[in-house]
Amino acid sequence: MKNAPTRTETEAKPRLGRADWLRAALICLIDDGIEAVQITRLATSIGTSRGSFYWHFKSRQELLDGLLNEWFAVNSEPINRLLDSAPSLDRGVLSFFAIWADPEAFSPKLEQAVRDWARLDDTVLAIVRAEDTKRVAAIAGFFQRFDYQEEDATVRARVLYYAQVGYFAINVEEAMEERLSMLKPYYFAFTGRELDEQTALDFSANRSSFT
Amino acid sequence: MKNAPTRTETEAKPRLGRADWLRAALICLIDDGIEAVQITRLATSIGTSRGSFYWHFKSRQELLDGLLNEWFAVNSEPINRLLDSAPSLDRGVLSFFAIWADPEAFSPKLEQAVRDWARLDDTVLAIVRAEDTKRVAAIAGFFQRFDYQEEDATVRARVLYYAQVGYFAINVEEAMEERLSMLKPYYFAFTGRELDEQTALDFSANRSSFT
DNA sequence: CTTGAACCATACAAGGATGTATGGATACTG
DNA sequence: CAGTATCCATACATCCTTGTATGGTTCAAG
Repeated sequence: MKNAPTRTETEAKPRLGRADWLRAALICLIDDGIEAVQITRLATSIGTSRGSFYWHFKSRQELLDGLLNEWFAVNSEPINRLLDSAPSLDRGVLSFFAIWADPEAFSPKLEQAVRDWARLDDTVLAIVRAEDTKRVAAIAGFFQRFDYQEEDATVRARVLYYAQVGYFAINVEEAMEERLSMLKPYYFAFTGRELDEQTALDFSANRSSFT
Repeated sequence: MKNAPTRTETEAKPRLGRADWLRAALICLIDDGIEAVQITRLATSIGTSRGSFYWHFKSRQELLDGLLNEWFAVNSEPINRLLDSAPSLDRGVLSFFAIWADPEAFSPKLEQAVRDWARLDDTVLAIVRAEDTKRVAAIAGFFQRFDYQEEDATVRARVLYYAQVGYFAINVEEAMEERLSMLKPYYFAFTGRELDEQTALDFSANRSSFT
């Protein structure tokens, strides 16, 4: 249990740890892709030198491995948990919508950056693919719990998930208002069922309560 | 009108032109992303030296501009043309399915590679975005021609297009058989209408006639 | 205060990238 | 055959990257 660093009143530089490098690398990955995650760049971005890096990390590859773990921890957990506990179809689908739009619970940009990365690195690709199929299976199971036939559930799960991934891939900066205004048609397109008016209003008003 | 190169019987090296470099660059872009499009690599891949490159191109950037044009010519044309001339809803949607799966008419991998590229280059991003909105608008117009309300048409256009982009982004090597076997549920999920059994059979049997 | 571990800065080596300079090879043309 | 434009190969300058070596600085404990 290390207590807070007792550093002098004059603002001395706080010492860095792996976490600081990982955070900087994450930002860099999100902004400019995996190729831009370079030690030199990270060092200047957090105001230190490359010598520090090679004390905390064995190599650049070790940092990259850490990045992938970070993604897995941040983005993999919430999705799977969500659908299992959904009490109704609309709650489940709406919470699904909500989580993708909630920067706290999920990072679409990170998701996309990792997906781009996967196209250049086969081990990353394998991990991302496994995660994708896991998610689609979870969504399909969710649909089946609400009286969709197996084949229908599979198809709707794919359409829902792939459409969401497509949003990110296309990189639309779509205004939240516009998307909310079309909530009911979206819901109908994805589920084939009508969304209750009252539920739609509840969702628009207080999205965070759905996650 | 230049006739075929009159080259000696001993296999002399054929001289290269911009097209050869562009072709090699396209393959490289598709396989390993824009960062991998390097003059040295291309030179060895087509069996020549970097000196040749700098005769045909002013700089690497000029090659990259050429690549973007290539994409625009190959992938932009067919999609827009397609939907305008669709005689019925099912023909339009099915031809939409078909073209994405037809390596002759369209290159999903190139599409995806350019999209990845766009995340790193703002000018490319602007062009791809413009193309995306154009395509979505075309699809929405298509739906409206077949009695979908404007809002409904917009939503369905987005879902259809984004789901397709998601397929590519996710990079599934989905077997064609499997996708065809679920044709009717897919059609229903995307359109909200049932696909005629006979049409489904026709499509499965002879996909290319739909493009 | 001294000691040792933790941490950081700097200099260096090696490799790979773009782009330029320049001479040589090849093919058309009169 | 001679001459010229086209095309290619090689060598070089410059820059930027990772990774290592090494010495200095900070902190905590005895």
